[in-house]
Amino acid sequence: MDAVRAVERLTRSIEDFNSVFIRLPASDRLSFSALSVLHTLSRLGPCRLSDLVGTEQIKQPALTSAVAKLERDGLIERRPDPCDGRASMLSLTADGQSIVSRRHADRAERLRSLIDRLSPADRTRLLSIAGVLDQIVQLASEHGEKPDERSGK
Amino acid sequence: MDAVRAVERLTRSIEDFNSVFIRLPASDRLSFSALSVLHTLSRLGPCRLSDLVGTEQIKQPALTSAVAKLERDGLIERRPDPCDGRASMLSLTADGQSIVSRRHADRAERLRSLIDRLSPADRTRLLSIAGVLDQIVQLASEHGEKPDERSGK
DNA sequence: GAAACTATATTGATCTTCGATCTAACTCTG
DNA sequence: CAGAGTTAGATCGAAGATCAATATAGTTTC
Repeated sequence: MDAVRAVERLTRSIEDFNSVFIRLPASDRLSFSALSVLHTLSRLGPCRLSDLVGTEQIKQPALTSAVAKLERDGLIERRPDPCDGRASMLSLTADGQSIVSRRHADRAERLRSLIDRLSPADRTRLLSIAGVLDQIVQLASEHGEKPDERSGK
Repeated sequence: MDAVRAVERLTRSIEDFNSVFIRLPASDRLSFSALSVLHTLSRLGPCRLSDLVGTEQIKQPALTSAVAKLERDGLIERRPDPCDGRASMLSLTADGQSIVSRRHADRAERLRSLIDRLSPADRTRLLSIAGVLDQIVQLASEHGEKPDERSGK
């Protein structure tokens, strides 16, 4: 089972890499959950609160208050959903988008400065892995990949 | 500036990948910060609270209470530091280690099931990237990479 | 051994989260 | 189209996490 070993090893490397890459947020006076909401809205585009319940790792009441705070802070906007009187469509404001973009740019810049110090061969290998990662994401969204049902209850 | 573009692209792919990979914890009734403390202790081995202040994204008082809770839960242990009467050495208990290991195993398993569906060539490319990631981590720890000083104040 | 420093604990205020419930709006069935 | 059931989201109260500021106790320096 050397294949298992290799995945093991990769998993560990990614875990360590993420300690560097994520550099757990803490910025902007926004909680981790709030940042995650902004990020999701940026990727998915406008969506409803209940869509976020599926993607975020917090429950609906917490999401309601997170969204309320983000709206007070002027980072997201809500407008009535024309198709469903109960729902609102949430979207990023320019300020909200700029926070997401800024964080993305910071990560890219840190990554760039590290990648610059790799050997040309390794640099090429790493940069060319993006497409494979995208495939993994694609596979994960196709396959079940439910929001982790096994947790107690 | 196509190099910048490539890093840009990789950064985005990693961000998306991490949404799949991390699957924000939520497990075991432990907060994200508490899990991070366990993970760090597992990687660094026994260390003092002030060492964790450097690696974790929370401030010392929050760390004190996180550590207190983890100790109450029997996941970490503290014994007096023989060299310094003010400090204690913190270390994982068997239970604490097993939570870290379990989470690692879960991630590896999910990753394995996704990697299995890649083409053999892509699978090989992805698995072989571990060493490059390790180098990045190494580079980051050499270079300054301070705990993100630019945040206000 | 007093002053300065360091490691951690405590305090009080604020924010986050959750479970349980509530309301309003939608959908269906007959 | 009425009433039953369902869904989207809000609210409430309690528990936990976080922070800034400060307190305490051990250490080092001169």
